[in-house]
Amino acid sequence: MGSTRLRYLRRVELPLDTIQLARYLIGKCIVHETRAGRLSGRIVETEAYPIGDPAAHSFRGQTPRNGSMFLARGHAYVYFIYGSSFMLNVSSERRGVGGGVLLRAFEPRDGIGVMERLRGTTRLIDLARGPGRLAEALGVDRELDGMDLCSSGPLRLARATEKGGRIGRSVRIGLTRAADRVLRFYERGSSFVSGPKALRG
DNA sequence: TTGGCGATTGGCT
DNA sequence: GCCAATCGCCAAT
Repeated sequence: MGSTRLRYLRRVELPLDTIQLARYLIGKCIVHETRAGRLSGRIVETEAYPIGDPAAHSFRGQTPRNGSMFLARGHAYVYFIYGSSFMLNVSSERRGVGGGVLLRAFEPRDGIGVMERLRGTTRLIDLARGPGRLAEALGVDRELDGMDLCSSGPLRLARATEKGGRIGRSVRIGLTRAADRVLRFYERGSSFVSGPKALRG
């Protein structure tokens, strides 16, 4: 479990395109090495916020908040929203260009006991089903904003050991702008995916 | 300096 | 399924 040797993803392995990266990350693992041990999960749902997308925080240019979206692909962009939740994204373009992939749900792997404590529930299905829950279960907050996920830091991306299921595609969840764009990816049939039933099959 | 609003969640009906 | 809570950001004042 927590001692498993992981095959971390290198930056050159990440597709240099937001939408391709969003699809590529389905079935990969996100790993956080914490003082309490290794927390990890297999990503089953993502959303792309590509170049020129009016719904992307990077759309109106770089600001103090969204600076991490302009780092080379494979860096963490963490922000706080609705006064309650942190969101974990992976920057997705070349340095100086804004883009990101929101991690919306994962299937818990390592450190489930710690995740249960961080989330305040023992319901496995609810540990990381939804972007705010995912960040909370992983112990991710603003301190990790800007971290390189492709270097020897505490937060990394890794290859999963088993083969994933088929990948579905849908509109993104919770948006008002560009709400018709089909930029959400998920593992079909997974009960760890968030959103209404119609967007999980 | 201010106010409208958001890539959500949890609790209640 | 619906809705309030909550607060940082930023465009406009």
